[in-house]
Amino acid sequence: MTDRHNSPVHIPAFEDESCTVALRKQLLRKNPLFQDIPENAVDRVNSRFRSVSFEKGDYIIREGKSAGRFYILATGVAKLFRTHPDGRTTLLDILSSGDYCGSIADAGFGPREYEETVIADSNVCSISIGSTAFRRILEEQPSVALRTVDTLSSRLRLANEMVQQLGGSSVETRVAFVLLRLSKKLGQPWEDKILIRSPLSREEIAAMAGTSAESCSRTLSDFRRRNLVSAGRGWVALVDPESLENLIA
Amino acid sequence: MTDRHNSPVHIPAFEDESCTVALRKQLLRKNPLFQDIPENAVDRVNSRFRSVSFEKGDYIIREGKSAGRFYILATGVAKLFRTHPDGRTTLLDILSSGDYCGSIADAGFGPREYEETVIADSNVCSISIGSTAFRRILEEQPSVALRTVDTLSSRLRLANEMVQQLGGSSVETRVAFVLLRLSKKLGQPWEDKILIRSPLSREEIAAMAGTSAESCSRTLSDFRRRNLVSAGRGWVALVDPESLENLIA
DNA sequence: CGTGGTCTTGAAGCACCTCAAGTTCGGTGG
DNA sequence: CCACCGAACTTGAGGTGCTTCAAGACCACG
Repeated sequence: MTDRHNSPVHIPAFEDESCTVALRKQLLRKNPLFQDIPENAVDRVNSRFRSVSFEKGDYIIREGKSAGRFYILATGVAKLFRTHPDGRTTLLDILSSGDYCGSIADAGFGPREYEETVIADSNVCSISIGSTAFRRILEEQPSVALRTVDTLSSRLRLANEMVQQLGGSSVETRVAFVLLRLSKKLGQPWEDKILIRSPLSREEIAAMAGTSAESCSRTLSDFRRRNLVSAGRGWVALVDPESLENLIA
Repeated sequence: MTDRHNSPVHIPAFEDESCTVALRKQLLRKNPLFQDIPENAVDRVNSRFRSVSFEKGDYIIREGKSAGRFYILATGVAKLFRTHPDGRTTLLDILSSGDYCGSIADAGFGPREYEETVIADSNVCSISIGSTAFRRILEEQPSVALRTVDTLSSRLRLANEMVQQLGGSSVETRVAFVLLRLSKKLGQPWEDKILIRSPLSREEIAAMAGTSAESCSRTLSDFRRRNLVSAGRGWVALVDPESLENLIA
């Protein structure tokens, strides 16, 4: 029994905002990385980026391809994942506006090839810059470097949390954890619930929680019975985040 | 059957080198973070750090305690882990000379409390600095900031790899992965093998691989039968790293 | 309306965990 | 140097949570 009569399917996950120059600059100024540099510095930084658009399904970066560019998403969502040698995939994160991906490390330091894949999950506008050029910005603008360090630290913390969850918890806990994490990042109020603003199949949740699509479905059904979530085809909304939080702790 | 008659137990895991001033400076100069700054800058940086020693078993940082310091290990090894609410622990990494831990993020940005625990696993000498002071260094020395970004990126990559392993692999694969990872970091040639230079109980390997001590023991026994590793009480050495690598891929 | 893909649910099998007993080893004190 | 003790490790057996396989239901699309 899905919550079929009031499905949010038709709420557009992300409008196709075009990537105007104005939007682009506004994006940069809003981005944590560039929060505390002067206006004219934003302009200077802005001029070194170039815009890139992707259609839903396009590869933004691709495991094994030679690395060297750095992307900041402007609009849309994208999936960041790694592929197992046997073809299975682990979904590491869902990126949205303001998030970035790609390599910062120079050719020479760090791997020469991307180790993750990023695919546009809607139409995506992004800005992009070569790693070397980005490093030059970091050198010239220490505060940007500091922010970069902060952001990386926070991502690392998140990854460590994930390691902890995957290493020592039940499927139920892991699914709850993933839902909460996504809702914090992509949540949008909707009918007293928090709708996760991204197309989200069971398969995908499973890939994030390190389980199978079937187990994931069973868990969601159970959550629904307990009135913790609402979910349908391709979407999930949290009804009772607090109780979910308790499942983890 | 452990390899009992030629155990490396008496090879001291880490000599109690004292943390002399000379050693300390040498350590800084060798550290990736400070690799490309001039000699006199190293001195200036050095003067802002202070030395701290820990006995085996001491807490270096502790989950829940108010954050604000940054540590670089000089000598010894330490365990970095997170504690589940139910008391179980997940070993995230084993730190050795040159590794660091603690918080870089300012009070104000990032969490105010450490989210991980670090315990000295031998006598440990470290140098330490307040987060704010460290950030000042990052501002003044852009190349240090760049190096910090690189190191964090690389740690993040490692964490993501771990997420992938924990999310989608068998216990055998995960144990192999952990052993390889540790050997790359703490390996020391010994009798044609690679000895992992750290006291390493089954329990600990299990905590890193996200499994139980018993399963870990079984896996190691199996590896021993296949002549992939040697292992005894508190130590493991890799006999055939290449084959282990194949288990993962 | 069909049609195809997503989701749900059941049932069987397996990998792993837990519990429990036995064994080995390193250290300690006689 | 030897005997003993406790802790770490090993191994077995049973239970279970999860995956896998398979069938059916649902829903968004044409």
